[in-house]
Amino acid sequence: MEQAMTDTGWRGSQEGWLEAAYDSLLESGVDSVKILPLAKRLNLSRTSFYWFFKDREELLSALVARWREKNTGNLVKQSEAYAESLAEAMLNVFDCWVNKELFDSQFEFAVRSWALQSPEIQAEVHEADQARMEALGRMFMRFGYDAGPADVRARTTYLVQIGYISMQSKEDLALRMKRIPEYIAIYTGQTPQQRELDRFFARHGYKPE
Amino acid sequence: MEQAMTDTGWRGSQEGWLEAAYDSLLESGVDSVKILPLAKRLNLSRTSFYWFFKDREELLSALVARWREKNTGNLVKQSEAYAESLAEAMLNVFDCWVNKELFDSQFEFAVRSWALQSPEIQAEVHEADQARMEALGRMFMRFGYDAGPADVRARTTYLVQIGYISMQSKEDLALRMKRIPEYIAIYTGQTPQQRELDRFFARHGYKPE
DNA sequence: GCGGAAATGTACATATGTGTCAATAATCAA
DNA sequence: TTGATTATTGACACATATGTACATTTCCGC
Repeated sequence: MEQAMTDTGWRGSQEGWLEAAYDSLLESGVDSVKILPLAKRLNLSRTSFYWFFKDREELLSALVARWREKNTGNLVKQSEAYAESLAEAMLNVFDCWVNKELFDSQFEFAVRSWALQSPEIQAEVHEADQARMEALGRMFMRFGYDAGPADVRARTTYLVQIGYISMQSKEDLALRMKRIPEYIAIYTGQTPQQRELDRFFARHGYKPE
Repeated sequence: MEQAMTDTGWRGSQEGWLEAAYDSLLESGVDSVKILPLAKRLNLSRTSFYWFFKDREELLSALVARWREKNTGNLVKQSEAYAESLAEAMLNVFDCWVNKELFDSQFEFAVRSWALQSPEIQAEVHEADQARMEALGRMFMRFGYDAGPADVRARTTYLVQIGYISMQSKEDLALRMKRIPEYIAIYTGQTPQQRELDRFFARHGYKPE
């Protein structure tokens, strides 16, 4: 088992380089994730990198693993969370769209862009899309939908979100919250209960007017 | 006015370099649009490039102009095309989604990815999004919608398509055609007339079973 | 065929990136 | 404190990219 062991007294660390790589990826895409610039950012010698990673490839793999675990991992988990109604289940999924701890949209966009120039990453993204849509499909089925309609609804739910991410639209929280009941209604065909919405708003620290 | 003047007897040309740049952009992203690799691809000396373009920057600008004119230009034009009903108007827009001559999805994705690492391109993309959604909004308004609802429907129409592009989903034509009446219904709230669909299918060389 | 414009090629100067190696420094545990 | 472990560094060897200067070839009209 790997230990967390932060603050070893050393300046660099796997985590440090990975974090710098993550920042660079989100700011300017994969091609900016170069060892020399990262070293400058960290105020470390470029070559010190090779103590923690075999080469650049290994760093990039670590980056993908991080993305997979965070975004796909949490989305699947949220789609499987306990809920008494479909609307409530959908609100659990929506937690991902408003909480950066659960789903990192910028990271998502950066990885999707990366896929353009790498067949391996393209395959990873495709797998993720499948896994996520299947998870959403199972959610609809848990609430009585047949496989066909469940699949269509899963696709719609997912597609619109990917569209938002791709547009990098920066609506403020209030506007997004206001639109949520509408989206829930479209996706699930059900109006969410007021108490379900209240619970949702509350856990995201939002007070509707 | 620029003349087309193809086949000058010379091996290289503005168009040739631009075309190679376009191919490379679509295959592997902006950072692959380098003069040296393009020269190899064209079997030309690298430096010959500088006869046609001042520098790499100028080549990239030409690429963006091409994207703007093709994708935004045609989408706006299609949204303004004559139609007797909203459903027919929407089908005119859908021409873009199924005809590569009108809207180049791969190009679109490549440019959106490029925006990640360039504020100038990000601004270009944002402008394009605005222009396109406004055009779609005007289309809904032409058929009686008020500004508010027209805007929401324009967004939905556009968002789903951007989502599709970002997923780089490769449904075959038959499947896409089959889903089209459903989408038209969702976006416009109207069922398209059979003759409108027939006209649409016909102009895309598709025969429904 | 000849001269000039259009296009191409060679050589050079420079910048930025990668990865290996051996030398060194900082830390921790016995 | 001392030695093993963990981390850092500069020098080296290479690869790939950009752009400029100047020489050379190719094409077309005359």
